[in-house]
Amino acid sequence: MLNQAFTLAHTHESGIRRGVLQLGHGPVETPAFMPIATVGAVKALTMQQVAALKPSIILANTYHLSLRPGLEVISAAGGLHRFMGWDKNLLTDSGGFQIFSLAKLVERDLDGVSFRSHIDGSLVRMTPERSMEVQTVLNPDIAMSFDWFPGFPAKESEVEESVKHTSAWASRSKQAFRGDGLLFGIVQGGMFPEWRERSAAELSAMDFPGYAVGGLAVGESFTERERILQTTTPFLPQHKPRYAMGVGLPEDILSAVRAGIDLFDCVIPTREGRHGKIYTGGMLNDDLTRVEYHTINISSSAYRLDMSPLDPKCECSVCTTGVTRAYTRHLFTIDEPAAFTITSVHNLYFYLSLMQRIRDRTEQAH
RNA sequence: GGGCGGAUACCAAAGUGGCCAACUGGGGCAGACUGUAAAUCUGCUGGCUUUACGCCUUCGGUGGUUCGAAUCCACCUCCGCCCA
Repeated sequence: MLNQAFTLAHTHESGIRRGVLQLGHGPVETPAFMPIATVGAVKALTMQQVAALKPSIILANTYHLSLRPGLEVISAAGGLHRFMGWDKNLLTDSGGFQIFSLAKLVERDLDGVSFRSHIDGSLVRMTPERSMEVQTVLNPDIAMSFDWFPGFPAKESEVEESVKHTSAWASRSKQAFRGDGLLFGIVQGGMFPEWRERSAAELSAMDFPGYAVGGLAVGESFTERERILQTTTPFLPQHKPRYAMGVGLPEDILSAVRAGIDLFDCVIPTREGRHGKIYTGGMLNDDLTRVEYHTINISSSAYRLDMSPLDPKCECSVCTTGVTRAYTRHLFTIDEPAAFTITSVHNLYFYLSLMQRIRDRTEQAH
């Protein structure tokens, strides 16, 4: 396992950290956003289309991939990179959150979780050891420890239980992981700063090469989320990368980056893109406290005759090659899958260039 | 000229005496979506208003039957098919 993978080049007065995370498939300039390829594909895009967007790292999921196609297939391919045809970095989520969010939970005990598959209802057992076994085969550049998300809203007793199990499972995850990449710990603690602090402290003591803040962007307010991040990051090691799982909207990312977060992933650009919501603008104000952007619903008849690009100021491969609002609207109207490709490419470009802008604006002045 | 079938809201299409401002699709409009069971889900879609088990105007047109008509009757208009 790499040890000095993360170089924190500079911390901006805003609190934003500018760094580089060296991984097995190239450097990740941080702050960075990871497009989501849960099932081994960024929905609506080919890997070539993803590659053209130049993300340095994307995310895939242990839970989904272990159910389908299963480890036999990915193992036969020689790991997830080869299976997907992806030569940049990969992060795999551990499955802890998915079991909560989509599987039918059967039993949760100290050892692990039993649940019913969302695909065929079959009984599946997941433990820290099993998650690590799967992730070892997937062999990502970053694997995530198996955590216990308490749900939202969660009572303090549930949060306490979640923090204790998450720490114990993080330790077991670390023991069991055999992959080539880095294994990150995940902080829980609900909306209770004192439990966030305790979770962060316990995980920090385990000396992971990176840390995620989990259990956010699950229904809490912007203010709560900001407060939790601000009270959590001080208890994480300065020189290790920090990842806010599932965050978020552009303003959430800006707020989180100011709280000292380095990595993000979120379904918003792709999912909302497939639902016709297009992100435009994305400029940062002078003191990096606000991101100016708008969204439009492209399937609205307001764009029936609008022959301008999705965002006239955007330089993505869609907006610069003659794709118009009217045409995209038309594709949505007739349920043409190319519509989802167009909006996914555009929205991902929006997110990736927002991160680029944040990085550029926080470069050390010479 | 004769026979038969049809005309319902933006479109398509149910409804054949009261529970009908009218099923359902589509289209339109609005909204949701934050570690993706999500090309998904929700609401609205005649008008008005105190948005209400409220009032008004609607089911090709006119007139009629009836306590009551999108639904029954007469005539008319238009459309389709068939026979001359």
